[in-house]
Amino acid sequence: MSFDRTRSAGVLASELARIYGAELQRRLAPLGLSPAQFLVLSELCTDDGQTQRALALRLGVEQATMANTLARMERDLLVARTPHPDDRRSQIMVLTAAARALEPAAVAAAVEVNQAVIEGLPRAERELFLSMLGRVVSGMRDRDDEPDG
Amino acid sequence: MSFDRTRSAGVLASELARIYGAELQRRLAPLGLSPAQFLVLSELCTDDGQTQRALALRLGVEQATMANTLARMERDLLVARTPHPDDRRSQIMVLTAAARALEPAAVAAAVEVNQAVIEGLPRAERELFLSMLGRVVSGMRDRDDEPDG
DNA sequence: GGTATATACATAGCGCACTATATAGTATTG
DNA sequence: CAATACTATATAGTGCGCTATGTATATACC
Repeated sequence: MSFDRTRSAGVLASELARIYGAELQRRLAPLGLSPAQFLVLSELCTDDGQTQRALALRLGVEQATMANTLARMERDLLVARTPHPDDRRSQIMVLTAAARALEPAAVAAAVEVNQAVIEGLPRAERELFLSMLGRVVSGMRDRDDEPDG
Repeated sequence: MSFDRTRSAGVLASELARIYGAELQRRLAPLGLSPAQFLVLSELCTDDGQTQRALALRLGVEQATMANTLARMERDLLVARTPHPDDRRSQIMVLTAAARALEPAAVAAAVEVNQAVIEGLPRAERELFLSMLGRVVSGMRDRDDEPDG
């Protein structure tokens, strides 16, 4: 039996993620932001001064991944590392003024791209689709906790 | 206004793609296959002897991406490059016997992981979800052709 | 207080996506 | 037929995900 890519939730999700990422990148590029950087920016905008570990937990990526993303953001002057007051292993990530100024435009771009995704469906189905995506992701996260598969 | 990751189709699709890929990788690893290699294997199993360009078109990735994936597959003795009969620029990718032998187990693994994804939803919604995902992906592909936005 | 364990971060190496560019061969065309 | 344009592949560089591992600091416990 052969594998039907067009009916594979995983393959379709991967393709959607790829197209979404490309389009978002295209829209964020003029601001000097990448998609992963945007998520960090957005998170720090509502909760500035988090540690690397906290950011990784919040955004659901590994610590090493966050370390690299933050290194690129520091390189691009989007974020500054300041020492943690009472833990010398740790650092606090603080947005630069320049970064903070980018947020409104970046959020607008991201909202537009997400809207474009959803517009592939009739209005009446959109909410249901988001709910289904959310449930499917939760289901897979849970499976990961009890690994008997 | 801030960005709500939990209601972003793009972010949710990215997370689903990530979890799906990780789980598939875990299941394919014992066979010595990666997720991208599996798709090439599966495609060549039904249509062996394609060029790099043809494979890239079929699987919807860039030529450079396919070049690298095929280089890894050649390194791992999954595929052999043979000269194209009437175009000396081109090569024909042919599965090794070892690779072909892996297909049934690999397809079984991929089907299981896709089933696991879908099982986050009640049976009655599963078909609708796949259809919606497909439509959303098509919609984004089309947008890409007529780039006015 | 000193060892053992935990935690925070950095780094190396890999997969796989992308763009941009180089190189070789084919096709077209003036 | 020579110059031009197109096509097939390769390579370099980047982003961003992962695992595995090293180093420094903190905490816990005997």
